[in-house]
Amino acid sequence: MVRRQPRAAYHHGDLRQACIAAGLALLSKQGKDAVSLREVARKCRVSPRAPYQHFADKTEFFAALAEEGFKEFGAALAQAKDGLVGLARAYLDFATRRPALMQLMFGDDFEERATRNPALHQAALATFQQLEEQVARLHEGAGGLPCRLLAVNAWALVHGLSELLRHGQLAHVLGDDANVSTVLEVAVQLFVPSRRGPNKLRRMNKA
Amino acid sequence: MVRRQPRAAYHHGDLRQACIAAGLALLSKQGKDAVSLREVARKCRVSPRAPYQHFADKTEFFAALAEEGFKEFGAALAQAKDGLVGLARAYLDFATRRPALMQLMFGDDFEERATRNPALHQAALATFQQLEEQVARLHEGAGGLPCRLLAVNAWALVHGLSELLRHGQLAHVLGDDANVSTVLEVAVQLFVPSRRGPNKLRRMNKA
DNA sequence: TGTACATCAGTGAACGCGCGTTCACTGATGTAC
DNA sequence: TGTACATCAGTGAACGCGCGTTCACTGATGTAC
Repeated sequence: MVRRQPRAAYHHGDLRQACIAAGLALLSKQGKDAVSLREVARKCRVSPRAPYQHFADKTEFFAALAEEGFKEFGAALAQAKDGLVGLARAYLDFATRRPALMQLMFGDDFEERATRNPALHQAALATFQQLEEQVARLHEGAGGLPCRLLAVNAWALVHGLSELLRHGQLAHVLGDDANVSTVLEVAVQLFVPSRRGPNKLRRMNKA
Repeated sequence: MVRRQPRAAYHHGDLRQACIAAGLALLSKQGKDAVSLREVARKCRVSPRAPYQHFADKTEFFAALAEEGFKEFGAALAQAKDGLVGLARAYLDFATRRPALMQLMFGDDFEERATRNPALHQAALATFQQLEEQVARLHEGAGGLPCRLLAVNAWALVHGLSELLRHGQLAHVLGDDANVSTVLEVAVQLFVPSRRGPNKLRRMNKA
């Protein structure tokens, strides 16, 4: 007889998900280098061999973590409101809350993983498209600079900001008054098609 | 009698520099994880114990690599011409040529290292100040947005660009026609205080 | 100038560690008849 | 309904590896007198 549903796991419950959860937790608490299949197995109270039932090797496990990361990231961005600022804020927020995960997602092996895993490819594109959409909205009927190029710049800006923030370089340069909100306000101004009209920040600057 | 000059090394010549050179080479060719003190010793044709004569431990060695990296980075930026575009180009160029070094310099342990090593602290500040200067020049007498905040944004933009470039995400999103020069031209436009006058890119866009 | 001594950059074997991965296996679950 | 069999998620010991680091040492260089 054909199985009606994905078979319930026999012993553990769902070791695959448990491994991923344990991996994400390790990543958050102790960083990428602390994530080993052995440690993951330990956290799941399972023998060192067990995870290999679900992941061919460590690379495949890391790919699974990255994929899960992109899912959560996508969800976080999708919930963002208030247009470009909101999106940027959500991006920075995620990067601040899950630095090591961000490193894994956008880090060294992205290219290799993305070419092998269509889900990752898609996730990265989706992230970008959300940004492009918001940038396009700002430029509705304004006929300014090419939208796609602007979106790339917006992405680079918010991504760079999150990296500099994550490693403490921003704080280093701005001193104690590093105020991300203010930086972001300026950033968004850059992408407004015309900066002619009066606005809060110019007034701030004159004062 | 007091020594007149730093004593010439006895056996090797200058093992400390040799280690640093070997470390940088390993970093370039095989990435951060391939850099071990043992491998460095091997490359220098020296026993595994030898590097410990010059570096207390691996952390100290990595700090030395990062410091050397910032020296070269600073020199590369200092040679840049053509204002903001040139500076950005030099930044991206360095990041493209020395990706793993960049990762070490701006990566995970920057904060810890910078608080312990004033040279690193200084180097990071100097990088930023060059950017701030160029941004200020663009805004000479224009009284636009606050200069320091603009410079932070410029830094984030170029840094983010270099990261996305380095990991292949830009190519991923832009497809084969990923043209960094074009992206940079747009980027610089963003920082020009008034975008009213006609310029090449707007014409490009209309065509 | 010669000799005893101090310094110090190096040697090479060894330690203990955690890792990725594999081997041969067990025991619970599901299936065919 | 019962029984023989197949499947498959797990066990736990073991393999070989490269690593950071330490130990006790050697031999070249420089210094004091």
